[in-house]
Order: sequence, then structure tokens, then C-alpha cells
Amino acid sequence: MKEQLEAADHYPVDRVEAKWRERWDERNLYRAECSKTRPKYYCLEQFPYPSGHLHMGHVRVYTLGDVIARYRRMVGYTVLHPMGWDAFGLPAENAAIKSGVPPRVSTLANIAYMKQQMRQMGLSFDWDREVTTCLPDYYRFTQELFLLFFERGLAYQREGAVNWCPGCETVLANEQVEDGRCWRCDSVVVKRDLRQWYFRITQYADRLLEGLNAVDWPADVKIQQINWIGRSEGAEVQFELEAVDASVSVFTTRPDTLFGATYLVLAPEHRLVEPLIEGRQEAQAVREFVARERQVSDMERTQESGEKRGIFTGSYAIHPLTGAKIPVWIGNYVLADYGTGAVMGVPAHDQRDFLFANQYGLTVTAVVSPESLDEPVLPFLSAGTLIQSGPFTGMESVKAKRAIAEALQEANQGGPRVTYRMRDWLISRQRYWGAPIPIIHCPSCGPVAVPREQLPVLLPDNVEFTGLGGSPLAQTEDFVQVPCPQCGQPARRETDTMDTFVDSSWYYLRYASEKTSERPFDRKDVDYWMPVDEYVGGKEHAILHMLYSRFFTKVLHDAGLVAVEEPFNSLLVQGMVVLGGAKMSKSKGNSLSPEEILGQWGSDATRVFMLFAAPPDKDFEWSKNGVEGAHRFLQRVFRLVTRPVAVGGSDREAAVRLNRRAHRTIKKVGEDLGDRRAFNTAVSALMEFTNALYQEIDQVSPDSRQFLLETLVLLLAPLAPYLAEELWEHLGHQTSVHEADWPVFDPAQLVEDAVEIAIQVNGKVRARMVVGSDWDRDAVEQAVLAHADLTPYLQGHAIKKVVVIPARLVNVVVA
RNA sequence: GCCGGGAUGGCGGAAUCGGCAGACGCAGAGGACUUAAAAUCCUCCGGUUCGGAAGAAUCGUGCGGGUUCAAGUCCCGCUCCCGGCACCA
Repeated sequence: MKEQLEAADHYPVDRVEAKWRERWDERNLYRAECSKTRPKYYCLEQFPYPSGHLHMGHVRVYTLGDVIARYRRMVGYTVLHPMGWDAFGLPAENAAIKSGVPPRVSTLANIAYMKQQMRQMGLSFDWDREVTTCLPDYYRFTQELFLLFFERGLAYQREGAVNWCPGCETVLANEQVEDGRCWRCDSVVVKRDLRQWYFRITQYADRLLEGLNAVDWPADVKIQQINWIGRSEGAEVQFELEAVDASVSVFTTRPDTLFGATYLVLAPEHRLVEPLIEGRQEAQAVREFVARERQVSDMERTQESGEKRGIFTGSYAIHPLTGAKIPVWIGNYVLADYGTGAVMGVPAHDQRDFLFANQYGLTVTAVVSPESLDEPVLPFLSAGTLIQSGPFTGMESVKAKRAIAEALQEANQGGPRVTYRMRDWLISRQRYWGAPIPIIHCPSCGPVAVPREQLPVLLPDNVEFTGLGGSPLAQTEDFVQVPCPQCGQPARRETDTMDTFVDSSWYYLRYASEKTSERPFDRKDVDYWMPVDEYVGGKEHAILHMLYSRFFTKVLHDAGLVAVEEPFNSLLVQGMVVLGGAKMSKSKGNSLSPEEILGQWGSDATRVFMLFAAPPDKDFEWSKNGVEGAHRFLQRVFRLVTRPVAVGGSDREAAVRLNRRAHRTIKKVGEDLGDRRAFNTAVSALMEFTNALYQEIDQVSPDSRQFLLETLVLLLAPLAPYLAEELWEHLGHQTSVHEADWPVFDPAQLVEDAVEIAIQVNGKVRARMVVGSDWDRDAVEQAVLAHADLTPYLQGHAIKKVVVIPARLVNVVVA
């Protein structure tokens, strides 16, 4: 076998990869163990939905994670690198409706196939910790955590307008609506009034903001979350109504413009609309207006953005500070579920109010001016000095904001407030293939938690998937009918299941724990491994999954179940895999199957190309020529290591040169695979090292040769695990290269005796020369000024200054 | 509209703290080996001008200014592309 390999120009990729796959399986090399002597490292990649096949995006994420995990093992960490399946979800249920195969059956078959694909890729997962969210041994704890939220007042039911996806036949959370469309199936989302379960994520809004300061994430992901949460400081103002015994409360970020409020506008859905118009002549027209506006979908609202429609209610409110009578309107531009669902109209200082007031002939009063005397050009939106504002006239906007909010507080007519854009997380789904919400609705006790000893609430098997009549659970009578756990009366089980984002909000904690059927996870294990040191995944979850998981961790922290408050310390957001400039997708007909790619090029070449062709956070363009190049490089390494050597040379200088290169490469690749996460330049450094070895390795002694080749193979091991293992064996080792220690560079070896520097005159390179590394500035300067090539440039010019940058360049500045 | 990120050879990209722009690879050209091809190995490869050539000069990191001995990198003003949010009061 060995002789065959040595003789070959090309190494047999299939045979080598198959050989080591088998041996690695026997050894169970990647089992994560707690250690007292080694520091821990938790390397996590987002687990896949088991759709049936890996796609190239998966190949990229798991390659990135695997390189990180392998590198950290070699530098001395004990590494947790787990994998599992985000296995609940609509596609399996929709497939069941089409084909009749139950979701459980198809999902488990898909998992088996994809697991085999991952094995082929040579990914270093600890499969003993595999998690499958659709199995009862996992979802019973998803249910238990739901109950924990329920007990802590963080899970509640509420009736209200929700996002309904007609394609998926279920509701969606706000985060799952993109441009008015369903994030999964792209259907236009409509509003429906339904009673639904929510998680009170808004209660954690401030902590979700603060926590971002403590994590090492890309700035744009942090900003996306900050914008999503949308914290906004301002004031609440109460306006007493003239005709009705009630007050309208509005939220404003500009309390300094309060004196310019000339009318109020309520959202069409506002609860005071009906009392305000009752018995008035305007009632009929207003009701028609409201009915029309409520039918407009979010989608249409967004698209027609700008057009303002409103109607006068016939009622008036009293300005809390001036006592003036101002009209109350209803307007389509006021959102029911932001702030208080009502705004004060300050047309002089708000773009939207300005348009609205002009359209309907409402009074415009300027109360802020750029300079205390001039009349502002309206609408004037910036801060300035207050005018026509009673006792606050002459005050700066910034000061006045606080002063007016405080005045309102004292008068019991409002005060400083903070509002958020983020809404509570709607988690009910009217579908079968998810974790059932463990609640029983009793006519006399209300919603009652399923007692813990009765968990899991199992998904029934005797279900038909017709796609008709709503959720199959609601139609399965022996699932629904159940006695109340509190009073024993006949009651009905909740038939909604949980959003699959609930399943994925805590899976990383389950991985970290030794398997237990007692609890979701053991605190001591979790505290050992958490937080995740590096989380690798796609940008599409920058808000959704990443925000939900952070919320979960904080709640579990508050419940005393985990020590950490932030689950993911560092985040690596990988770019898309594209082909012909567009994201790979079956519908565009530009997808590539990993089966084909891995079959043709093998794992190592596929990995190396993906790492080399672009930095991890950028989009990656697949190219046949590119993967060929990676394949060539690996073959080149193979030949270098295995080819027979003529006669060992003994060129001392060549040995010193290559040795220095080896140490420099160790340093470079270590930095690139470590905190810099620049896998593309790590590969290029190895290519350079390989090229250098080709030049001179035949001139060095056998000992030097062995050291140089071992170094190359060790550095290559995280990137091309199969080839590295094969060559490690060839170099005479019996143990796995993946258990070997990362080589250590000697700083003394990095220093060159002499370096070539560039010599500039007035910033232009005019000559080069070699100087000793130990020369001081003066010595370098003297040598440079004496350089013959410089004479034409220096003659007849006065030297103003000489800038010496050690080991790089000298710039002579002349008049 | 607001908030991010980006623009470097024919292509992917490198330049980590303001210090020789274009590492490494792909594509291309030439050569060696070969009966031939493939594979492999070696050399060249931003533009313009001058030169037979070696080489020299000069321009060059989206555009226009600026700071600096020195700018792909910092500052000011634009253009275009990508992403997020969008009547959020």
C-alpha cells in the first residue's frame, strides 16, 4: 500500500478518506470531556433542519466550525463540538399531507442520511451528545421550560390582531414577517384576531440591549438587534376628553414641542374610538373609515407609505398645559400596537403631522426655533429654542424635554416614559409537527399547567394529515379530551404547538450536559462548558434565533439554572454560497449538490477551496477551476511529503532559510486559525510554505527534512484532516495527527540576520539595499545616504529629513 | 428616508498599528519533459510611454478635495452596489 502511494503521482482520495473514516469511528476521537488541566472551548455551529440533504451552505458552516474545533484541540483545549437536528417544522408536515408519510418517519430518515453525509465530510463532532428536537426525550424539556416561563409570568395568553400566514395556515411572530411576507413561504401575511400564547420578551428589552456590550459580535449584527428592540425615550402625555369621562394617553419623543400640539390622532383600532363617536352625527362615517382601514394589510400599508388618511371624530380634548380645546382625529398613519396607539399632532415639528395637518386644514403652531428670534421654516425638525411655550419659552429643546416631562409628572398628567419597538414573542402555532404546549383549559380553573410528572405531552400517532380543517391535533378527540389536573372536571387540552424557534433557543444547553432524563440539563456541566466560545452561523438568524436564545438564557439565569447571562460569546457570521452571482437555490436552478462535489473532489479539497476562496464572513462563489486548484495544492503536498529523496544534502544555509520559514508559518497559521479567523490567508501561507519547501528541501539533512514536513502536515491537519492523517502516518507516526500538539514557534527563529529595505526619495522608491537586522538607525541612515543609486536624486538638494522605518524602508526628504 | 457594510489587475482575493499595492490562487502566455497529449516542473503575467532587449520613466486601490516625509488604510464632500429597518410618534 505504502509503496503504491509513493509511486503514484496522484493519491487515491477516495481510498484514503474511506480508510481514515473507519479508523476515526473506531477510536471515537472527538468525545468531549471535562478537564481539570485543560481550558475548555465550546465550538458550535447552528444545527440544521433535516430537509433530507445537506446543501452547500451547510458544507461551508460545518467546515468553518470543524477547522476551529480541530485547531483548538491541537493547541490544548478540551473541545465541545456537538451536532444535532432542528427537527420540528412545517416542511415535514406539509410533505405528510402530500405523501402520507408521517413527519416522524420522514424526519428520522432524513436525519440518518444527513448524518451519513456529515460523516463523509470528516467533521469532528461528538455524536454522543446528539440532540433531536422532535424526539420526546428532548421536547418534554421544551415543555418543561415552557412551564417554567408560565410559572414566572413570562408565558401568557392574549387576544389580539396577529400575523396569519395563509400558506402555512398558522400565525407568525413579528420577527418572522419580512416585508409583509412569511419568512418561510413568502405568502402575504394578513391580520387576524386570535387568542394566542406569547413569551414576555419585552420585559427583558433593556437587558437584551445591555448584554450586547458584553459579547464579541460583529457590529452590524449588534446594530440589527438594537434597531429591532428599538428603545425610544420620551414622555407620556394625558389629554382629558371634553365629552367623555376618559383621557387619551399619547407617547412622544418630543415633549419639548407639546405647546405645538394642535390636535390628537388615534389609531383606527384604538379602544376609545367607539366611546368618542357614540351618538354623534359623525359615527356612521367614522365606523366606515375604521372598517376600511382595518382591512388594509401591513403589506399594502408599507407600499403606499406616505398617503395619509384621517377623519374627525367630532370630539375635542383639553391640552394639559394650555387648557386649549383641540380636535381628536382618527388616522391611518398611527399604529395601534406602538406606544399608546395615539399621538399628539405637532405639525410644525413633525413631517407626518405636517402633511396630515395641511391635508385637513388643521392649525400649525411653531414652538421651536433655530435661533430665538427668527421664524423657523416649517416643518422644523431639529432641536432649537422654545417659543410660544408659556413658562418654557426661551429654553433649549434638550432641557425643555426633561422640564416638560417632569412638569407633566407633577401635574399627574403623564411623565417620562420609555417605549420599545419590539413586541412580545408570539409562540403558538396551529400545526401538528411541533412541541405541544403543555396546558389544559378547564372551564372553572382556566389555563392549568400539565403537572410535570405527566410530561411529555406526547404527539399522538393516530393522526391523519389531510391539510383540511386546521391543526390535526384539534381534530384528535382522544388528545383533546382530558380531565382538569386541578379539579378533575372534563377539560380540553391546548392544541397549539410551539414555534420551532423555542426548540432551538436552548439546544446548546442540552449539548453541554451529560444526557439526563431528570432535567433539561445539569447545571454543573452547563456551567463548565458555557458560554459558547465561537458560534458559527448565517446572517438570516441575526435577529430571530440569536435574540430568542439570548432571551432564554437570561430567563434561565434568573431562574437559577445557568450561570451565564449571554450564551454566545463570539459570533462568526458566514456569508452565502453563490453560483453565477446568485444565492444557490433549487428554484433558480443554480444549486450544486454536496453529494456530487464531495464525490468528485473528496472532503479535503472541498474544504480547502471553501476556506481559501473568500474570508468566512463574505459571500463565497463556487468555481470548478477553484476547487481544482485546491485539489492540485493537496496533491502537491502529497508528492512533496511522499516522494523518494535522492541523497540527503547538507546545505546549512538552505536549512536555516527553510527553518525560519517554518517558524514564521507556524506563527502565521496559528494567528489566522485562532482569533483572526482568516482561514483564507492561512491556506495561502501553507501554499507559500509548500512552494518554498519545493525549492530547497532536497538540500537539507534528513532530520531537518523530517521536521519541515511534520510541521507542514501538522499545520494542514485542521484544514485537510484526511490527507494530514495519511501523511502523518507516512512520516512514521502511530497516533493520530488530530491528537498531536500544535507546533510551537521559536521567536528567535523569526528574526532575519539581514533584510532588504526600500529607499525612497520624497516618497518614491529609488533604490533598495540589504541591511543587517542589528544595525541602529544611524547606521542605516549612513549606509542609505552613501548609496550610489541615490546620488542623482540627492545632488544639489538639501536634505530636510530622513525617516527610518526599521526593516521596512527609509525615506529621504529633500528640498 | 434612516442605520450598517462595501468598491483593489481579466477573476477570487492579500496588504493585521499610516510604511515597498497586487501575497496566494484561478484564468492566460512561454519553456522543459513526452512520438504526442494529459499530468508534472520552471518562467512571465496592472496600464501607458521609451527600448532590440535587459531595463527605465510614469500613472494606478469607485470619484473630487485635504492631512502627512509617506494614504488602499486617516479626515471632508460625492457616486454606485449590497444588507437591515421603515408612517415607530
